[in-house]
Amino acid sequence: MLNSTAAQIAADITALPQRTTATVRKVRRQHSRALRTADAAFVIGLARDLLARDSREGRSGLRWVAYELIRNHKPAFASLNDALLEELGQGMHSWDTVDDFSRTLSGPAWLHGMASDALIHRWAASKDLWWRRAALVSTVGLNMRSYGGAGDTPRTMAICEMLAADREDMVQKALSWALRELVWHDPAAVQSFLDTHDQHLAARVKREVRAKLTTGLKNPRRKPSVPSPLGTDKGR
DNA sequence: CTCAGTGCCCTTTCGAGAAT
DNA sequence: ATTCTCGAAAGGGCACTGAG
Repeated sequence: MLNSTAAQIAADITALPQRTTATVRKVRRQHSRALRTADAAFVIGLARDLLARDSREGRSGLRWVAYELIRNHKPAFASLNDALLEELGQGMHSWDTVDDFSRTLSGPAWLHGMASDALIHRWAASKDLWWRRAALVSTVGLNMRSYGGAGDTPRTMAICEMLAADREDMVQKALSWALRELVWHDPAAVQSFLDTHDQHLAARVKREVRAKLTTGLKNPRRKPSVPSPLGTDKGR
């Protein structure tokens, strides 16, 4: 039963005339609807099946769909815990697989109390850069309004502190993201972090976070699109 | 030559409002 | 209550600059 559901989802996606975020998500929505009455264990099992297929066939689309199916099934999402989250994240190998996992599952799970602080801290200390990035992106879930995040300075800062001096580009970008998301709730704490870690932070992090603090944007436009009296902009 | 730092590009997502 | 719409802003990538 499980296998056939996973096979059906994979087939539906393969059959799409063109595979885009929108078209794949539409397929996912249809299956979420059909799974409304399924129990948590079934949906988790289905996700496992999809993840196995994904790594076997190298199709990251299925990984993403697996995560979204759990996120959009209340009992399945509520059944998440440390061990399950870590299992579901196995095999993350790129920025997008990490972001799918962290923004869809681990961040929201942390926010709602199904993931422990210890778990996220363990990820932040991992030798694997993708798990370190997952720890940072998970804090985005604590602070993003659309996820119900009300702002969590202590838990966000704890992870940022651990990775302030990380040299991996993918980790630095995520650190920048985590800090900028907290700016909405606690700009003073973010500014203080920049001051404290000025010597160790990557230039990119400093620049983007400083820009966010002062202009509200990560990459402020060179000129606030003033109608350009003399055609000076438009450079490459 | 190498590499940190920067500016800007392309695609997707956010977020608020309108429409159903 | 959803779903749709659309401008703004997010994501990472990459070419370019210049210091060493």
